[in-house]
Formats: sequence, structure tokens, C-alpha cells
Amino acid sequence: MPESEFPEIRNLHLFADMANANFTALMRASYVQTFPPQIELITEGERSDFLHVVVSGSVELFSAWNGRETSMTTVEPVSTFILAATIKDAPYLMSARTLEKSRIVLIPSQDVRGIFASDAHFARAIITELAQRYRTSIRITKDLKLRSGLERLANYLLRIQQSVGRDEFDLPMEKRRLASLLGMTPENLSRAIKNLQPYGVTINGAHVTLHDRADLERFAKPSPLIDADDA
Amino acid sequence: MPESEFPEIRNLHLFADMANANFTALMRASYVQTFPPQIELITEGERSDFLHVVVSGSVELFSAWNGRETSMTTVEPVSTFILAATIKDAPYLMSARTLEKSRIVLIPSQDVRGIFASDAHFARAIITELAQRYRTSIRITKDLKLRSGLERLANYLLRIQQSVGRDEFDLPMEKRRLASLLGMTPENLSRAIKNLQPYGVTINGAHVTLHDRADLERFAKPSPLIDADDA
DNA sequence: TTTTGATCTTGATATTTATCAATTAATCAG
DNA sequence: CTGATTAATTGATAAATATCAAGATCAAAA
Repeated sequence: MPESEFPEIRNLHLFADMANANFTALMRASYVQTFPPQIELITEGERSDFLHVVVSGSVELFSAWNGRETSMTTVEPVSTFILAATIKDAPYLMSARTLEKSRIVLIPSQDVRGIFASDAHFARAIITELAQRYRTSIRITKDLKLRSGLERLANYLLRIQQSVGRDEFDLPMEKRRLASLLGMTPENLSRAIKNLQPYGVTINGAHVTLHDRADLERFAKPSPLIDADDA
Repeated sequence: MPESEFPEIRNLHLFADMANANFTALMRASYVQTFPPQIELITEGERSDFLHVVVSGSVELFSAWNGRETSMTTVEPVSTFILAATIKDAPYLMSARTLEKSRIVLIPSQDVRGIFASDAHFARAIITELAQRYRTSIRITKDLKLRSGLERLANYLLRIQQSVGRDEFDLPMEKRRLASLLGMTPENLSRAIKNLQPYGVTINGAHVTLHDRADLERFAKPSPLIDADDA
């Protein structure tokens, strides 16, 4: 693996504080590969041989059961995925596919497990990362169990609004995939979008305008205990 | 805190491998308290001052939003809850209430954070615990997004069957709460139970009989990637 | 540009799930 | 044991969501 890739990985919280020697050892054992779009990188049920790091592009995590499929999350650069499976040396619970041309670093799981056992800083970073991901997953469960599809969409839009800081923005993914992420069908998402019009939401193609955020918030009732990144 | 309580806590994976001095320090800083049933121990949104350990009894974790409430999980002895909030020093995402008279150990969060920074064994145990909980949470999301209510119930029954090893058993909780756990209304659970009769399921009060497990499995299609504890 | 294929939208309909109301069954305190 | 309370069930209805089919829109490839 070329050393030129090291810095951006090193900057990840996960690797930022670990001993230099350990980081270098991890990197030397790793592979970097560029994948075209729509390549299935891992399949749920497989053994987790590598911790993956998305350096550029983006990756979708999804799951299937009984002929159905659902989008679980999108992994953007620079961050890791399937950390928990790597740690537990257990099968992946989700599949992963590239959404676009993506550069992926593959770190052998065995090396990750070996090093966190001896590097306290690395262990601490893993703890923080896992705690964060666990909490995010709990938020998703609450979103699914406590809200209707329409409410999930409304809060999703408000979360984007929050993160970009503007009332006008583009949807960051296809509606088809957004629907799956929100736990609804594409048809229903189309209708949900219309049903938000009375609250000042206009979506034209991918372009979203929130004409009256206060009004939308009155409907969506966003909560930091579901919608914040952490608070 | 009385030393008599130490051993069973010490036996938890989470505390089993840590240095003796550290364990003792944690315990000396802790409180034990016995709570009556239906006491709200923590409320979502509060700061996480204590890591909780259920020594006896049982505790329900639940969440509310916009006047609705959903049951998230049940904590049985001996295990901890709200570890992630403790680690992150962040507000609880779930509330907790005793289901019965329960003995709870309260370990100051600050001490937990202080010690895992210096005790590698403890840190490692926390990693394992968080990874496990994260994976469980992912399974729950898959269950909710990929299955109908009827399918969730069918698989829930098969999971209990698996854990008790018999085709006849009692539901471990009120139907009201089971419904909430499965993400449906009590009325719907009643009907779902009836709808499983063609697959050999009889539920009389709390007593469940699976007359034809193979048949039920053909309908439920259990998957180790959703239903196993870990595999 | 045109074609081709996919996504998106819309309407009609079916299914699933929730709500409301009433009754029955179970539990518990006195 | 008995009344009071809560849980569970059942039926009727409403709302939410999914499915199916068709057309419209968009985007990539020839």
C-alpha cells in the first residue's frame, strides 16, 4: 500500500492516537484498491477478513432477507465500515456495494484485533467509535418504531437542512434509495413528498426547498434524542 | 457497597478480566439500591452519571416521542445498561424502569471512564460488549425493516424456542409489552397470534405451543443474520 | 440526437396496521 | 371470596402502507 494514502487515514479518529509503529504496521499489511460503481464489496454472512476504509467515493450498506432488500446506511469518505464484525471476528450482518468509483483500504481484521489488544490509544478510539455507532443505531430504531413514514421523511429533511445550514439543498441520493433508507417504497416516498407540501416543502427533482422551516418543525417534532448526531 | 455483591458483578464479561485494584476501586465508588417495581430509574435526555448493573429483578428500556412509547429491550440479571452513554458522557437515548423489585448497582460514569483509559483488559471487554450490542441493534433494524409484524412474531417465537430448547414455553413478558417490543399494537398482536394458527402455533394465555416447528420455520424463514445471538 | 433503460410519478386497488369501542378474561387488594 | 382494576380479545372502521400497472421524466449509451 502506497504511503501517500497514509495521512488521510491517520486523520481518522479511529487511527489518530495510536502508536506510530502500530499504525505503520497496520498500513503495511493493508491493500488499497479502486473499485468501479455498483461492485458488491462484501456480502452479509461472509467472514469478516478485512476492516474497510472508504478513502474516496461512497459505499452503501444494505441487507436482504426473503427476496427483500433494505438500505441501511451510506458510508462517506473518510470512514470505516464493519468495525464490529472485525472486532468480534464474526460474519458481516450487512452487505456493502460501491455507489460510485471508490478507493477502499482493506486492513486485515487479524491485524486490527492484534493491535488493539496492545495499543491502549487504539482501543480507546475503537470504544468511542463503537459507542457512537451503537447510539446511532438506537436512534434509527426509535425513528422506525415511533414515527410514521411521513414523519421520518420530514425529520430527514430537517436533518439535512441542519447539516448544510441552508433551506435549499439537493437530496444526497436517488429517491429510490432514500425510500429504502427511510423504510418505505418509492411510490410512497413520492406521495409523502406531496403530503409535506402543506408544510412548505417543495421537492423538484432532487432539489429541495423548505419554505417554512418552523412550520415543518411543528409537524416533524425533531428531537435531539433521535435526530442529532450526538447530544 | 457491600462486598457480598462483588462476585456476581466480577463474573460479568465486562469486569471479569480487569485488574483487581481497579475493580475494587470501581465497586467502592458504587452504590447498591433495591427498587420497587415500575420505578423509572433513568429518563432519556438526562446526563449519564452512572453505569447501571442489574443484579436481580429486571429492567425495561423504552423510548418515547410525541406521546408515543415503545419498548426497546429488557435487561436481565446480571448485565449492564447504558454503557454507550456512559462511555460517551452523553445523554441517555432510552429511559429505564424496573419491571419488578430489582437490585441495581450504580457505578459512577466518571470512574468507569477513568479506569478504562488505564486498564487494557477493561477496555478490551468494553469493546467486545459494545460490538455485541451494536450488532444486536443492527439485527433489530433488519427485523423491523425487512419483515411484517406477523413475520416478526413468528421469528420471535422461534428464537425463544431455540433458547429454551422446547416446543412448549411461556411468554417471558406481558403481551402488551411484547407487542411494543415487536413494533405493533396489542390488538394486532392478538390477531397475529391467530394468524399463526395455520402454522401450528397455539397461545393460551402466556402458554405457547409450537406443534409443528418445521412448518412455522417455513413461514418465518429465520436467518442467523437477524435472529441468532451471534453467528 | 436518438435510443434505451432506468427512475419517478400517478392512479387504482389490496394489504397491513392502527384506532375506537365493547366485551371478556385475568389479576390484585381488601 | 369479591369488587375493582388492568390486560386481552374481538369486531368495526379508518388510516397507513404496499402492490400493480401505466405513463412521464430523466440519464446514459449508441
